[in-house]
Amino acid sequence: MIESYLLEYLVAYNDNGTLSKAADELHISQPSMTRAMQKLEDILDVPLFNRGKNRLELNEYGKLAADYARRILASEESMLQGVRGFYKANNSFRIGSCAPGPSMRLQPIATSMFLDKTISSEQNDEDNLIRGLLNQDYDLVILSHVPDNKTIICKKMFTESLNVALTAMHPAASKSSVSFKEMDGQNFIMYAQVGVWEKIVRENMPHASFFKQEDLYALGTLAQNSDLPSFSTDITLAEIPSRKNGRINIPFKDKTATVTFYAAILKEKQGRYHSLLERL
Amino acid sequence: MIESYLLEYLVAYNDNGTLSKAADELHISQPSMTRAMQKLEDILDVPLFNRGKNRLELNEYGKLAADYARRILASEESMLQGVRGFYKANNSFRIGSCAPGPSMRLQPIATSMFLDKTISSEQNDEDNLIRGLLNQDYDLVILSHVPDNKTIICKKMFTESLNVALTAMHPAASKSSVSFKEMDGQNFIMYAQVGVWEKIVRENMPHASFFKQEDLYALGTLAQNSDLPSFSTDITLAEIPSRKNGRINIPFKDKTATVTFYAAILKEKQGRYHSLLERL
DNA sequence: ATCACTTACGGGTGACGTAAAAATC
DNA sequence: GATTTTTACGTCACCCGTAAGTGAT
Repeated sequence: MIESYLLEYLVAYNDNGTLSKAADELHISQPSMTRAMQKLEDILDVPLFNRGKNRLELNEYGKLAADYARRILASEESMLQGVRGFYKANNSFRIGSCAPGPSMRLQPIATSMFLDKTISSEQNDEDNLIRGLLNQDYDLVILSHVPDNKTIICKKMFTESLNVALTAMHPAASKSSVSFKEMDGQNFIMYAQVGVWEKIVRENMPHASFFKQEDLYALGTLAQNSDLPSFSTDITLAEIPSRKNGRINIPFKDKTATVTFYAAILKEKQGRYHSLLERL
Repeated sequence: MIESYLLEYLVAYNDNGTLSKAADELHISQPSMTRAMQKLEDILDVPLFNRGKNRLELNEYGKLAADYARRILASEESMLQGVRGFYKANNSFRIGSCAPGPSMRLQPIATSMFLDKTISSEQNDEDNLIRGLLNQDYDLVILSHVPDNKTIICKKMFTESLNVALTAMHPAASKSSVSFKEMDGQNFIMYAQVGVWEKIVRENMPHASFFKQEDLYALGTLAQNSDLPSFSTDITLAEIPSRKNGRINIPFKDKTATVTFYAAILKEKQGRYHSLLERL
C-alpha cells in the first residue's frame, strides 16, 4: 500500500524540479521530502532517482511512477468532488440569482417546500448563472431574460421596479415619479451587490457617479447621514420595510426601470421541481 | 487528501459487510475500523452510513465512495505492478524452462552476457511458459517443441538423453543400453522437478511406480541407501558429476528418450537477444 | 556564500490495541 | 451467550521540524 501523501510529494517534486522547491510548495521541510522519496523507493523496491552528491533527478522509473501518481491523485480528487457533489445535489437546493430581490422572495418558498434540504442562495452574473445551472452547481437560477438553450426551461416570476430614495431636502422629493434623464449626473449611494441593477442605472444615467458600499450596515448609516440619493425597489421595500431609512421612495417612470425575472431550471429536473415552479 | 488506508478499509468493509469481519481480514482491531470510517466521513464531510445502535450499513453516498475507492486502489496496484514490472523488465533476464537440464546450460551463458542484469530461472509447464513469454513474464523460455505462434521465434538448442541410474546389484547393470519396455513395471526414485521428463517416463513405462522426492538432498540419500533405479541424463551427468551417487548410468535406447530443446523469445525482442541466441 | 541533499535527533500527532460498555439477536 | 458498534485510555510508530554536515555552483 502506498499512502497518498507519498504520491503527492512525488508529483510536487516532479513539478518543481528540486526537493526544496517542492517542500516550499507543500509547506513542509526539505528533510521531509528526502525521507518521503526514500520511503517511496523502499516501498516500490525500485530506484526512482539518479543521485549525485547534491543533485537529484528522476530516472525513467521515477518518471513513470510520477505519471501514475498524478493519475491516482486526480482520481482521489474526483472522488472528493463526486461524493460531495452527489451529497449536495441530494441535500441542498442551490439558488443563483442575478439580483437580490427575487431571491428574497424565492428563499422562504423554497425553505417551506424542501424541509429536508439546505437552501443556499448566491448572486452571480447571468453568464455564470447559466453555466452553473448547466454544470449542476445551481438547482435553479433567476435571470432577467429567457436563455436560448433547449435543456433549460423557464418560468416568468414577476417584475421589480426601481425607485430613487430621497431625503426631504432633495428638489425632486415632492414628485410622484422621476425619469433617469432628470436624475442623471447626480451622485448616488449604491449597495455593491445589486446584480443586474448596476448595469441598468449606469447605462441609463451615464453621467452619474455611484458610491458603492459593500457593507449593508455602512450603507444604512451613510444614507441617514447624507442627502445623496440612493435606490430602492418595490420588492425591497415590501420585504424589508426598515430599508426606507426615513426616505421618500419615488418610482422611475422609464420602461427600463422595470425588470421581469424568470426562474430557470434544467429540463431534466422539471418533474422534481414542478410544484415549486407552480408557486412562483 | 484521503490517505489510502482509509480507502482500503472502506472497501474491506463493503466487501465484508461488518466492521468486525473487515478488521479480521485486514488484521487490525475492530475499533480501528470504527475510527477509520468516522475519519472518512469527517474528511469527505458526507455521511456514508446509516447507523443503528449496533448496526451499520453504507448509504448511497457510502456505496458511491466505496466504488471510487475500489478504482483508486486498483490504480495504486497497477502503479506498483507497472513500475516494478518496468524495472524488472530492464534489469533482469527471466528464463523459463520445461526441464532442468537446459537451464543449467543457459544460465551461465546468460550471466556472462548480461553482466548488468539479474538472471532468474524457473521451471514451468510448457503452456504456462508460452503464456508467460507472450505476457512478458519471461524473456526467454525453453520448450521441447516449436510453438505455433508468429510472434515467437525459436532456435534449436541441443538434445538431452535419458539414462537409468542403477546400483551394481541391479540385473541390468551390466548392459550398455536399456529400453523402456524392459524397465517398465519397476519402482523408480525420481526427483519431483524434472519437467517434461515426468510425462515421458510415465507414458513409456505405464506400469512403473515413481517415488517422487521434492528435496534433492533427500533424493541423494535415498539413492545411496536403496537399490531402486533412478534417472539421470547426459546433461546432468556432465554438469553435476556428483549426481552419479556411485551408480551405473545406462542410456535408454528408445527414440522417445531423447528430447530436443528449443529456445523461444518474442519476435519483437529478436534484435536485443540476437547475440545470445547465436551462442546456443 | 548560497543552494541542494542527506543524516541525526527530539517532539508531537495520530493510529493502534486492549478493555469495557451498550445494544441486538 | 454471542455478535456488533462505539467510547475510553494508554502506548507506540512515524512523520515532522530543527540543526548540522557534505558537496556543488
